[in-house]
Amino acid sequence: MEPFMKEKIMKHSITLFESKGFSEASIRDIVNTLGVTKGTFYYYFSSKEELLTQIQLQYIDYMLEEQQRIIEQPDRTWKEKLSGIILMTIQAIEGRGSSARIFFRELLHISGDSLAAIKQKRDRFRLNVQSVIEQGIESGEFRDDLPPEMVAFSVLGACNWCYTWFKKGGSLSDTEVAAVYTEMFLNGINTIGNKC
Amino acid sequence: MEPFMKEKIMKHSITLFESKGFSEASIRDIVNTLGVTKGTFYYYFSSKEELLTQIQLQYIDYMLEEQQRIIEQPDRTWKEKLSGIILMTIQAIEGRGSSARIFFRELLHISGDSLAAIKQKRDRFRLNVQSVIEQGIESGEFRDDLPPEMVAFSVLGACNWCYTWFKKGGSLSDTEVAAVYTEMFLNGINTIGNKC
Amino acid sequence: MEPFMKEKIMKHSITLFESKGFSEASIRDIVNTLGVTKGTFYYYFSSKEELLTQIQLQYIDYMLEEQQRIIEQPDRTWKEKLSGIILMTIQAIEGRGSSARIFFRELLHISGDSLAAIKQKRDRFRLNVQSVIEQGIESGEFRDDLPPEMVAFSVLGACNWCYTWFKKGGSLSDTEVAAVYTEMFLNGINTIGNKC
Amino acid sequence: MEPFMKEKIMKHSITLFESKGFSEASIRDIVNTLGVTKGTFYYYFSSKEELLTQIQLQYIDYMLEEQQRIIEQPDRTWKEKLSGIILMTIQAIEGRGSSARIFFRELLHISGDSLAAIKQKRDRFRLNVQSVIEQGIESGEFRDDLPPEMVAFSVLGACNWCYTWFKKGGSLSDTEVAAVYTEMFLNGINTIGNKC
DNA sequence: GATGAATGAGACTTCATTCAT
DNA sequence: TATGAATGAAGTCTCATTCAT
Repeated sequence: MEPFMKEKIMKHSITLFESKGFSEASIRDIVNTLGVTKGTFYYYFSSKEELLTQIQLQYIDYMLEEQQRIIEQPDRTWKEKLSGIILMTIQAIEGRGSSARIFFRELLHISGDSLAAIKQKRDRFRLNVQSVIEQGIESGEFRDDLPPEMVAFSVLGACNWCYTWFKKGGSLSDTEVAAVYTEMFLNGINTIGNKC
Repeated sequence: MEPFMKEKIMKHSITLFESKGFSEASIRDIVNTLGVTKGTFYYYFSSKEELLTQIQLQYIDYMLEEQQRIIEQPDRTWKEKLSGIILMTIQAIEGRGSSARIFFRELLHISGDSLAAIKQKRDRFRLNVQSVIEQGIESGEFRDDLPPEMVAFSVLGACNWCYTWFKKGGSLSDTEVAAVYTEMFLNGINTIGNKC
Repeated sequence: MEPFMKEKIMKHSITLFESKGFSEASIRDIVNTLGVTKGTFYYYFSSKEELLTQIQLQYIDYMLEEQQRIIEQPDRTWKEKLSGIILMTIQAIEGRGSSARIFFRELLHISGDSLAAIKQKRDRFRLNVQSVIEQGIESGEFRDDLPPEMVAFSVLGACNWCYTWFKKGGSLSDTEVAAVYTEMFLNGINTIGNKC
Repeated sequence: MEPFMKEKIMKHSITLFESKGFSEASIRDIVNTLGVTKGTFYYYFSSKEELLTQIQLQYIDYMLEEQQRIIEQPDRTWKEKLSGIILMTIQAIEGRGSSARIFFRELLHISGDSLAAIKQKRDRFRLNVQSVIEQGIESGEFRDDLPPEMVAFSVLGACNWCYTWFKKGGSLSDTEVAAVYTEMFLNGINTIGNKC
């Protein structure tokens, strides 16, 4: 009957999981919101965990795709690519905040093969950043005295942390935040005189 | 008979909440581990939420105290104070990792006045960092073209994020990570030539 | 499978609530008797209080219907109508004793809107009696020197009190009790000589 | 320390049992109100049921004493004695309403010998009324065509029922209510013309 | 595609009570 | 006299899930 029931369920679940948390949001909550019955839910998803898995996969797959697009851009410096990833990450938090929050918070409730798959993709996203750093070092754009792994962790940490405070429609736009973050990571907060 | 039953309950709960998550760890889990009964639990805590509240308060109160100690140190530059806070934050994740993880993950399960109180303390911690940045700018140690609020968010984000990956006894010590993070935030990852 | 599960639950609950009291009868007691699970109970009733509410509503609705039927009878004197209500009340205690006892004893455990609704119906039942008295006074059948409100309370009190002692199958039938009560209320217990 | 602790516990329990019901009022409620601990409670009462028993005994013993005083009055007609008992019953509901309500509502929670003892006293109170009726019949004051048992039940029913609606400080005083009830039971509600 | 009825395990919590001190 | 710590049973209720239709 409803052609996009599955999408509707996912969409409403994302809202619910964000506001109440995965464990506290019940299947009943989900289906009540939609005016359908639990049977309908189980027609589309084999379990609550599977729903969460799909939400997480949808998010990380999107992130990986966007990241790939940026990295593959020809004629861009590594600096520009890093900057592009920072912007994209914060834009995702602005545009898909609910999914992002679920992604960062609710990994604990996934188990087995799904967990392994998601962890692998998360790692891939991070290692891609690390790879950009490494290639930037090789090309001479970035300092070679900072461990790339650490740099990647710190850049991603700062960006991802935005999910805890960034509010769409607040006083700062995603672009502005990304610009400040990029400048800070590239040149530091020291006054110029202090550096050379 | 047992003089420190309350402390024992808190300690074991922290372990359990970290590994299973707050919602999935049951009162039964907690008391079984300790060999006492549920009644004992409710003698010391009026609810599961209250236990979580106390865990969070214990953590943030510790963090605020440590932070205060650092900020109040005389004869230190703002740079040193910022660096001290970065180190302290990562050390807390190393030494009190379970509490830290609960602190960052399980805010959603606290409500009402407790929530307000904890949020206020979280904010205070962040605003203290921001204040260090601002005073460093005034003293000329830090650049004045980056918004202090943003800098504080980004530094704290990077440090806090360590809770997701930092493993005690891993290949990197807390001191090493803190040193790299500090260097990166102060001077950026650009090669020197790019800056001057 | 079972087509009348809800009715079965209500029926057995009435028996249990009567014998053990509402608070002492547990959901477990109810479902064990029926050989179903607690889940089944909560599929039909959202709470124990709601079950009690429905039991009370079923009783008072029945009473109001019967009362209405009596009051609406044409060609009956007010005396006959009052007598009819007395008989009906005692018959209800004989025929639906368990419900009646629950109705009189367990109002305390209902709250909120349900309580208001039930109280309103209880009042309506009493005010209907009062109205019969008032109309009997106007028609000259009843004395006009006794406050109708008080008469209604006293008649209903005497009848309702039967729930504390009347036993079906005892030495006195409901009809006999009703006849005595009616005679007493109409003519008093004074010897005739005393009156005129 | 506190010389009248036991009395204080009883007094507060009566208030609590009236408003929340016996089952719903917990020992904790009782001792919290008084600022003492559960241990104190169990120093004075061996169980919650024993407390209820004592409350009920206190009430029925008082009622029996008052009744005895009335019955033993010399130079009074049976009519006057019946009228005295009616007044006394309603006065007890006015002056000791909480105890009365507990007395009528919470018999179910007493068991064993205490239950037997209380039931016997309740019966004695009723049989004393019945005896007044019987002696009034013998003396020619009351009609001999109404079964005394039934008359006693009905008079007591009407009076006791006042516990469900009589409010101290309402529009009617206990004396007024008693006067109306007495008149009604003695002479009925029929108009005079209807009787002779 | 979707429903309604039922399950059964387990959740948090409260309670009357005990007992050493 | 009174307390504080602990018990253990039981309470109400929610939940993810199943399955015949």
